[in-house]
Amino acid sequence: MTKKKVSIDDIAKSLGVSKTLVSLVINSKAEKHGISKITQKKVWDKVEELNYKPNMMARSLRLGKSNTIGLIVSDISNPFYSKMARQIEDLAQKKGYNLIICSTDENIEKELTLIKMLKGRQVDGLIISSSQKKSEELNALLKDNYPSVFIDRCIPRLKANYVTVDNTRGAYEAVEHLIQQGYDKIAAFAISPIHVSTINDRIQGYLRAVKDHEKTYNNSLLVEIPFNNIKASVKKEMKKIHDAKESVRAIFALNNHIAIACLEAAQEMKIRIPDDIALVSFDDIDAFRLTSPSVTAVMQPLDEICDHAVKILFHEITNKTELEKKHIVLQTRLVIRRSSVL
Amino acid sequence: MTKKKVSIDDIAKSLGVSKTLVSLVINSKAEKHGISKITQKKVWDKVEELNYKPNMMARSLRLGKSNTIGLIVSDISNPFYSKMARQIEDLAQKKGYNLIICSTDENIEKELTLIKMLKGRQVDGLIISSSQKKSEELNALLKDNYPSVFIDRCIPRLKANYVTVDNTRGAYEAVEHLIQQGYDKIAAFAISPIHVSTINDRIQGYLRAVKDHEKTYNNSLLVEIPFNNIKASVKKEMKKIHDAKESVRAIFALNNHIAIACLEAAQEMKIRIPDDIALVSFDDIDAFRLTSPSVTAVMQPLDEICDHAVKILFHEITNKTELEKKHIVLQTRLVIRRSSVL
DNA sequence: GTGAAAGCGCTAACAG
DNA sequence: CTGTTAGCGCTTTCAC
Repeated sequence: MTKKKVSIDDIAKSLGVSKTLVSLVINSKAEKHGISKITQKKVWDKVEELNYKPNMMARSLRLGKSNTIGLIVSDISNPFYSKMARQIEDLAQKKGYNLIICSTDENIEKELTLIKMLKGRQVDGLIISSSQKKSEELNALLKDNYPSVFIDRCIPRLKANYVTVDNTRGAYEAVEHLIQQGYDKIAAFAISPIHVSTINDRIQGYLRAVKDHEKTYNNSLLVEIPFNNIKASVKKEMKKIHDAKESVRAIFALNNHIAIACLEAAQEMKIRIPDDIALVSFDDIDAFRLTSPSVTAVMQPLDEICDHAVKILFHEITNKTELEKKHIVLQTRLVIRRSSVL
Repeated sequence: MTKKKVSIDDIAKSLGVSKTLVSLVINSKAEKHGISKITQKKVWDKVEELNYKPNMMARSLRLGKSNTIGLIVSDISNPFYSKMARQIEDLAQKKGYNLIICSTDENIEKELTLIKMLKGRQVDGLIISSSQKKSEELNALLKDNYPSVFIDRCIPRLKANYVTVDNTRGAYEAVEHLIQQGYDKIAAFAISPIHVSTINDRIQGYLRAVKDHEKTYNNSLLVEIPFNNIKASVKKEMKKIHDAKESVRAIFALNNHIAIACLEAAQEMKIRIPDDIALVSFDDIDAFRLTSPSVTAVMQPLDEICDHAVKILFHEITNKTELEKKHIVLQTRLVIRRSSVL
């Protein structure tokens, strides 16, 4: 049978003192109020004896803060995000905060619903890797100056804190690397929804690199892979490239899922990487060191991203005044491995 | 400037009705109380207009349930657990629950602290992959019949719900597979803390398989890799095996981290897998399909584990009476890939 | 059909 | 040094 929970009142009653007193002791405000050591000890002993744990829900309601922050990403099982989650968890923990993690599956509506839900739950702040196309709803949801910081992706015209990487430049460097390896026609495999800023920026970087180095470009080189059918369509596209016996000999995968699909497709179709086709990916994940071949990838400074995001968020949480929105852009680093070097 | 939050009272006041009425409408209990359609509409319109969102914290306090469940694992960035987390998140979401995720780093004390913290936060239930050695503290913490289910690992003498896999048998099959491939001396790389039931059971499975098939065994074949120094010690151990030119030609890695370290070490030291040394791992992760070579691994039915765990947990949450503890043991499946087949 | 009032467990003025 | 009281925002019994 579930025992009734013990409350601060139980402690107070059984000690013949007031709730206030107990509350003060428990919250280490006893000294400040000059409560006698002996009374303090009595309280603590009783707390121990009855195994009392303050009800944080009640405390939160009273204090108007939940010591919880919400983390919204497209999919927490994506290693890129789970690594982030862990980092953020640790940083939050240090400040006495916990994390409610939610996955959106890139679903715009779901994301909006989740934000509302988390606000309803009174989370003190939000860290969001958003899939929104437009800023209207988000601006509306956050117009009450709700502490929040957007990571990874930017939303046009959204007035918010951002911590992102220079996706354009990261992509530029990746493509430039392929060019330096002697490749001319380079295909880019983008992932839908293509409106996502990271993807869009990477495409821009790709285009600019190709243009700057006066390499061949035509529309067929930029293919869009639907995110709910990655495997099959990557395979189809690779086959197309391979069969065409065209001069397309290198692929720039715009995220880790695509690169993995390329690897799998290549394996199935006996296409050799990098011998037949070279491969470079955005997003460095652990697995890329171990795959066959290991994959050249644009690494994002995960820890730094999280550090900044958490710092900004807590700053907003603590200083509830209207603060200037920050936009931090970090640099990526190209990690060269076997998939792009003959 | 942060706007004051709008409460149920604001709705009531501005409509000239009582909080009760508003509450009833909002919680879809209007029909039951025969509240006129027209009043209902007025309420909903006002809710819309003021953009009112009920304060879940207050509701939870009143109702004595938070609609939150706590998930405790050793490290949420481990793909094994992040996949689980995602699955559990989805199942919980369907029931209107959210997840607070916490990582313990296998730290016994931290785990205990986290459980207390989550109880203090009034989470309605707990799903735990525990690192405890003994059951005393856990039994004490859960003696109030707190809804909870333990996954992945068992704690001796802990009276609790469990959902686990048959680790002994999984390991047995993995080792038997190596034996069938013609290997005699098979090393097992266990990970500390070795008291964890999963690891212990896998060791038992390993030992039994070796014994049943009358293969060579001596203590040096069972090595313990400290979990905070996996990479270096795996490398050392592999070197030892390789240098010894002994007949040890196969390694059974007791979890995915170890297997990955083996792969990396092999790569660095130019040891060929499976040619020089064969490798089989427990825990199948996505990366194992793509590594070089692909890794033979014991797959756990993740989705099933989560389904059972969530179902049991919600059953306990709903029926607060003392229920018989359940222990579900699921079967693993050996996925044979290149790392163990010449 | 609707409202008044109590109370979930806690903290913080304010009093003495 | 300690206690009284009000109230965070909500649900629910009971009354009209």
